Amino acid sequence: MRVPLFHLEHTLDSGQVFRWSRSGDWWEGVVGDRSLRLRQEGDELIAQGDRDEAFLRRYFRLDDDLEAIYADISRDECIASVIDRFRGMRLIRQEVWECSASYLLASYANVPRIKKMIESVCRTHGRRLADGRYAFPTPEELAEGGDIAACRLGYRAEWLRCYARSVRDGEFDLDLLRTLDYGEAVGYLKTVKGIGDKVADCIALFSLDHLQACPVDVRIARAMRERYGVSGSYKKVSEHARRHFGRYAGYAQEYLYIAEDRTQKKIASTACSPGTRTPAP
DNA sequence: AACCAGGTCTCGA
DNA sequence: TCGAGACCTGGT
Repeated sequence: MRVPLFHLEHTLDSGQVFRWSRSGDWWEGVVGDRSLRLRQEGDELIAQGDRDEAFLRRYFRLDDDLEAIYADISRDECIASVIDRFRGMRLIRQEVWECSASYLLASYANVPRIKKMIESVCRTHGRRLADGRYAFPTPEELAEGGDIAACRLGYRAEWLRCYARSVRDGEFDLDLLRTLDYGEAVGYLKTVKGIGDKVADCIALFSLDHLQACPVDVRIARAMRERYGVSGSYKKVSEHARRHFGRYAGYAQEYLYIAEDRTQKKIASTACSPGTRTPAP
């Protein structure tokens, strides 16, 4: 299918989603209960497996006018240059249950570990798909069966089980959540044990279309401190970013995130490369 | 082998 | 409302 301005690799490798991995030229992943293989050639997006174009357009937010968003958030040289480096990266529109349950697990863990935890949860609780992969478990599946201890979630296990049960029992209402505005949604989400400021913002941004949400993790905090001279509480930094970048602050946040991520990876690989010497004893 | 990780909770001021 | 400390576990 033809796509507008879009960069599949930047998009899937931006830490928004945890069930995708690259295999040669292809990206393979499971979204809900869809198993997908994707490859991009220029403005052609090639799909194997579940080839639902309407789904892909919605999932990758191909309806967003990226150029208009860039024009809106490019309020300083710094963000402009980062956008230029990662042009085509889009926010991903995730389903609320999967997104919220995933980010509940994401706290205080690095991306490789988050991926492992989620795969483990899917393998032990999710439906087995035709190709041998596993669907993301429903609230019901997660609330009841499955060996959650085997998933090595640490203290997150109780949060997840508890959240799944309250969703299953209708005590936490995802349909209601979808009707709330940004501030209300964040407040409602934070009534869940394990969902605080940052995770609530991730859910609002990645699954509720609240593009003004600006999750602040350690990288965004670092970027805001080093590039904009802003530091302090979560509220202070997040609100400053929202004021500065405007109604698409969430997009700006994601560009800063991917830039920080690549910078850190580069530093790490440099530090370990042959040629760096360990100090003599 | 330390340090860190897409943070949250609890508690005291 | 804010800051400080604890926290499962595993990646790097």
